[in-house]
Amino acid sequence: MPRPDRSHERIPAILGAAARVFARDGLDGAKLDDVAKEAGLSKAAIYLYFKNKQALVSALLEAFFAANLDALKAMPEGADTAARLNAWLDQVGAAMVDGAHFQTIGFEFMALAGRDQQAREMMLSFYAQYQKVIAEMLVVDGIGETEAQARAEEIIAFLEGLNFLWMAHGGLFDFLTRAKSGVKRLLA
Amino acid sequence: MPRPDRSHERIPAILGAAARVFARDGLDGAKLDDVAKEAGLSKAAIYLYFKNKQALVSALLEAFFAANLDALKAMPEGADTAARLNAWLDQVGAAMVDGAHFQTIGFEFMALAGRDQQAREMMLSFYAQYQKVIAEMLVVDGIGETEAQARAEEIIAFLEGLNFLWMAHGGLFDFLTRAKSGVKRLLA
Amino acid sequence: MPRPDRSHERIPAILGAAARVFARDGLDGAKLDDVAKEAGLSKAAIYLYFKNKQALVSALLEAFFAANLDALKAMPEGADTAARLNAWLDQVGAAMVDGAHFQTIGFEFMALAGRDQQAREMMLSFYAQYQKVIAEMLVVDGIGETEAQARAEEIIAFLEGLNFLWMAHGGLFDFLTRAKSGVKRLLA
Amino acid sequence: MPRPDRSHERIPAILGAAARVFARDGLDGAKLDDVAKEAGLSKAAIYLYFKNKQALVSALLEAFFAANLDALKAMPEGADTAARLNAWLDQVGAAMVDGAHFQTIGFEFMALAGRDQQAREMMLSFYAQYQKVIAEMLVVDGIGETEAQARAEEIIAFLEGLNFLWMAHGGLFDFLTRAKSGVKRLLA
DNA sequence: TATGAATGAGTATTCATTCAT
DNA sequence: TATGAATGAATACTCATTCAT
Repeated sequence: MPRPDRSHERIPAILGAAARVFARDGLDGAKLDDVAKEAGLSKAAIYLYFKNKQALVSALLEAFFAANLDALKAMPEGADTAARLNAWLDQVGAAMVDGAHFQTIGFEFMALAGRDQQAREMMLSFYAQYQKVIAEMLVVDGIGETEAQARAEEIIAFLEGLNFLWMAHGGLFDFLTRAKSGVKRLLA
Repeated sequence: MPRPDRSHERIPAILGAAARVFARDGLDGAKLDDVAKEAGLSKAAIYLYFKNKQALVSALLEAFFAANLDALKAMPEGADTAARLNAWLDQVGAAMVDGAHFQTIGFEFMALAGRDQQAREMMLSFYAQYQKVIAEMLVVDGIGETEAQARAEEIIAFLEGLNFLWMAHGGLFDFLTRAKSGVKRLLA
Repeated sequence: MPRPDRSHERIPAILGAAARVFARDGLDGAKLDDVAKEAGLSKAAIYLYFKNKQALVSALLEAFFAANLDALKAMPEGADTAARLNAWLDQVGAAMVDGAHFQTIGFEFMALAGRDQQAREMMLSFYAQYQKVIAEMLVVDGIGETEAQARAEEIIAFLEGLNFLWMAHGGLFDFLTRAKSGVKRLLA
Repeated sequence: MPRPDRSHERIPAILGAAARVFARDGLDGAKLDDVAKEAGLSKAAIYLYFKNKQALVSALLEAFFAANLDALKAMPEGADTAARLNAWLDQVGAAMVDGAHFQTIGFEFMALAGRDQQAREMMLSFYAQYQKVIAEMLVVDGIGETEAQARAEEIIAFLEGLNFLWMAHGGLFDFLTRAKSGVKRLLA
């Protein structure tokens, strides 16, 4: 019985399993035993790759925010902000429908940010990058720097809040339509 | 010799204590021992007023959302939606600055909604009421029913998201200014 | 079903149970679960009276050394050192035969002293007191201060070592005879 | 193509590493991982030379006691007991000062003897040999067999106890002077 | 109504030991 | 001979909940 797995395959596997379990049971409620089972490993094996539960949460938070940010950064230039954000939303929205339950973990992180300094700082640095990317788009569109920052922040706030409502509604309304509509207004 | 019923004093005291402790330590992290200490009671005494920890959380969630909703409903009629929302925001914003840490508990509830059916339904009924109240204002302003619903939802989403960003930033930006600015755009 | 026990009865009960279990399984090998069972309590109850396992060990070490030292201090004055030490040994030796297994815990403490600073200091302060008491007896007998200190230390060393050999031999030789004989020579 | 047998190099290396780690962390507290690291090997490699942790401990115990006993046996004949023991103590004492922390492991073994039948027997056979060697010296000096046995045992007890006190005091008093002084009295 | 004392059930973390290579 | 990866079994410590008073 050969051992096909390599170390660099374990970490994503564990993160994926952790995302599912954390989303279902909450950051505190989730048991490492369940994460291990979901990953097809023993609990002890997780400790080979992550110092402790907190480290696993941090790594997941990092991966979670990086994903959407990377997608945003990857949007091709050349169109105006509205068009570019719409294209991004199409992509993000499609992922949401597929991994709807996946979104709920974002709210675990928001709650965590409320009580954990380190998590808060990690998240803020991501939001700062979102804001920067969007503001730069707006500046290209001819909007002043200060105004661009403000609008970018409003857009982010709106999308975060909408994300929550969508999750709370169990995905029952059309996230994309509402998101694009709101963004359009906030850009007007 | 019946003793005086102190429920009407004890329950708010416990809820207040719970809000502080839950905000600081999280819904899961908070210990009933700490809540009791904060309330100046013994841990066992809490069980005289609440069936268990979950019941305490539910009661707190209820009280938390009812507060802002009541304030919104209490806004005097006669002005247009923008003016009425601004007045409401003035009130809500003032409360936020006083009890900033208090807001963080809202995110605990959002996370809870992600994994707990009952909590989710409770929150949704509140959001539905918010939406209803705001949509009605918009209808009075002459906006069509469907459009009013959509705009109301966008406003709520925006304010929730902004609330989070504000909390994450440690209250470092001007919530009121940004909130009013965004709402204005979403109403345009 | 009334609750007859008072807090001040629990601590000695736990210490007694701990002594038995620690003696049998070693300081590290002993499980708090077993200590609890031996004391007729739940494991959690132990934590009501002792902060953690280490605190329990410390309390036991303290009690262990204090017992023999108190007996030594309580020896009536008026006789010469040899007579007084003999009287003390009679008492200590009787206790050893009764609670032979009890002595083994002393060696757990000696080993602990080898790796734990705090335990080492605690034990040293006891040995210093033993030495002081014995040296004072010798000074009364007319021996010079410095010489008295040296002899006292030798006597303590001898008794500790003999105690170990006796324990290792499973109590098969006559501790008292050998102890008195050695002490007599060291006093000559 | 057989590879060279490195057992004769590896085993002492592992025992040396184990002695250092066990002395520092205790028999139970020591991790095989640390022993391996100290020996510059992988943890699994230790299992090539020792069946399990217990076997490693036993081998170490054996080596530990054999060392001093061999030194005692190697003492040249021709002088009286006091002179021969003094010469031996000079040698042992010098080794103690060099590897002071090394002694602490002896107390780990003493504690182990209190709870482990096999370890107890192993140690007793060593003490029996010590006693035999010393008693034989005394018989040569003209002391009766029974008396020689008793004196030998007292000397061993004294030296063991002094060893402990010296270790507990952090090597702060002059072991050699005190040891010789005590032995002299016990031989008188 | 109030509480100090008690506990059952639970969980993160550790580590000796194994094994495929 | 050597090891990196994996795990089963163990255990200290926690806490919501109960109950006799």
